[in-house]
Amino acid sequence: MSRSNPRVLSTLERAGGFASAQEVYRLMQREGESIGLTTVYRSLQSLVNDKIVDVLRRDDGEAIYRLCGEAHHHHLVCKGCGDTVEIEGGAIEKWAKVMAEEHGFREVGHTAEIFGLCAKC
Amino acid sequence: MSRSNPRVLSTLERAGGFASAQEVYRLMQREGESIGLTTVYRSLQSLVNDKIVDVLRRDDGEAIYRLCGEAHHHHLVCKGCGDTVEIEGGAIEKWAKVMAEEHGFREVGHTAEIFGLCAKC
DNA sequence: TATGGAAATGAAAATCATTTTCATTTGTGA
DNA sequence: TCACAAATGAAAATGATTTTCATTTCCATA
Repeated sequence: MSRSNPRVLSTLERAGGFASAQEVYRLMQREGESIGLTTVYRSLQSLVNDKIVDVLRRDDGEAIYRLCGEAHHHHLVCKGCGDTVEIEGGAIEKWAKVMAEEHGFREVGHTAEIFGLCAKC
Repeated sequence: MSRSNPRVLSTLERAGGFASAQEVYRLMQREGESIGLTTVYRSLQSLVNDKIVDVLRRDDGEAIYRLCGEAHHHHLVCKGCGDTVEIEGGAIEKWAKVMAEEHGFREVGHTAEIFGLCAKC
């Protein structure tokens, strides 16, 4: 088993602590880093094993990696123009926590997103 | 746009109301039903559009389809065994509404899901 | 009943993320 | 310097899902 390439973690951090393997790869390419896609995947997997990052799934099934413990936010996305606003989700954190406890769940995370038409559209 | 093939829905029901497209297809094959994989995918998608079934994701990213009541609800999913609990999300509804108003968004919808390890895992 | 077009169907090809294979390179301790 | 384990990455394999496109089934109407 291989260990994580440190440049992968640093790129994930620079990406806002939230990106897919493909995105990390493209980002590194764009920045002139020489690395193979395989290594990106292996590094991310290793970071997940070491519990340094978390894996979630996009709606389309693509895996997205997130730094553990990173304060996360939610999104308000416009269906018309695709504009995205980062919003605060304190209410959600509380809701997730309460619901999890109520059903005996541990180590919980959550996803939440709001979509609609923005003022311009 | 195509409408759902009724045999797909009936197979999904027989599968316990919870299966992937590939599983529904294999099940129908095994039972001697003549149907194409494409039609299974199309039917499931159409059922999702009509809000007759729900889509979730397995840990490996495969989409799983699940019969669903009409009441809007959210899910608490176990990362270990895939067990799913339907939960109430009044707090989310309110949050989504407030956030949308605050940013001038209209016609808003939202998604929210909680995942963790259930008591058994 | 015949007919024309719309909807449904499915085989095969295309797509895309992810994993595997395998040969090569790099790093390290003896 | 040598030998060997770990790391790397290109290319092929995998597997779910989508797209393409030619064919078939429906159905309303002439």
